[in-house]
Amino acid sequence: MNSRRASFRFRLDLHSGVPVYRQIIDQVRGAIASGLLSVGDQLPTVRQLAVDLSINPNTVVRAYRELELGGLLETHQGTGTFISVQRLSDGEGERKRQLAQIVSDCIARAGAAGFTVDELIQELRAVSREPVRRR
Amino acid sequence: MNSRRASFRFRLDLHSGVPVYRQIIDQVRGAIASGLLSVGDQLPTVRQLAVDLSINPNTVVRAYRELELGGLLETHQGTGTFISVQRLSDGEGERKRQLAQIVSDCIARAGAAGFTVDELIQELRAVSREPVRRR
DNA sequence: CTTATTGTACTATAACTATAGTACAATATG
DNA sequence: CATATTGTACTATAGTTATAGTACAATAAG
Repeated sequence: MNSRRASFRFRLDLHSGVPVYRQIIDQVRGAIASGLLSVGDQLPTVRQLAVDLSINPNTVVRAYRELELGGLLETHQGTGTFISVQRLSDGEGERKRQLAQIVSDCIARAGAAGFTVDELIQELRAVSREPVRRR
Repeated sequence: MNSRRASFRFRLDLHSGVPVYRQIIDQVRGAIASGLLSVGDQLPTVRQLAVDLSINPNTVVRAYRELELGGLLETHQGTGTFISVQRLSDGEGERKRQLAQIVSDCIARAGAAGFTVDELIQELRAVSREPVRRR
C-alpha cells in the first residue's frame, strides 16, 4: 500500500476545557489544512493513540467515527484508519463564500478579544511552520 | 462610584465544545489581559448576562464565582459584579493562549471544509486590505 | 419603611464526556 | 489454517455541564 504513517503527533491540553475527542478531531482537521496529513496517510490505531494520549480507546473511536462521518477519513477493519480523498462537491462560488464566512467569524471572534487581523495572520503563519502545538 | 459598565460584549461559540462557563471565564480574563476591562468596571448582572447569552443564570454564577475565587473580580450583593484587578500577572501568556485557541479552531474548521492554511492566510490578507465589506 | 435590584443557596434533572471492561468481526501475516 | 492486529459494538458507571425552579440575603432607590 502507498500509505505512510502519520508524521505528526497529537497533543492534548487537559486544561483547555475542550473535550478530548474534540481536540483529536480538531487536530486531524488542522493537520489536513496545513498539509501535514494528506490522502492515504494512516492515523495511529485506536489502541495505540489511546495509549499515547493516556485516554480510553472509546474516546479515540468517537473522534475517528465523527471524522469518518464527515468524510475526512476512512476506516478499514483489520487494516487501520486513513485520510480519505477530499470531495469538494461545492462550486467555486460556494467555496469562496464558505472561506469568507470562516474568515469573517474568525476575525469577529479575535476582534472581540482585542486581537488585530495582523496578529491573526502572524499566529497562523507560526502554526503553519510548527503545526500541532496546541496548549 | 467611579465604575463604568463593561464596554465589551460576550460571545459564545456553541459549536466549540468548550463549556459555556469556561468561555465566560476566558473572555473576562482575556478582556482584562487586553485592557478592555480594568479595575472598577462593572460586569453585566447575573440575570442580564443569562438573558443576553440565552443561558441559565446558574451558569453565569458559576463563571463569576470562579473568577471571584481567582481574585479577578468582586461581587457585592445588591450592587453588582466588578473587576478588582488592574491587570493579570500573566497577561501575556493568557493572551497568547487565547489567540492560539482561536487560530486552532479556525484552522480546524478550514481543514474540515477542504481549505488549506495558505488559503486562510490569503483570505485574511485580502480582508485586511479591504476591511469594510458590505453584505 | 417599602420596593426593586443584586448576588446567593439549594434541590432536582437531563445531557454530555470519559472511563472500564468484555466480546465480536474483518483483515493481514505466516 | 492459525494467529495477531485492526476496527466495532455493547453495557455499566462516574464525573461534568447546563437547565429549571424556588427561596433567601444584602444593597440601592423612592
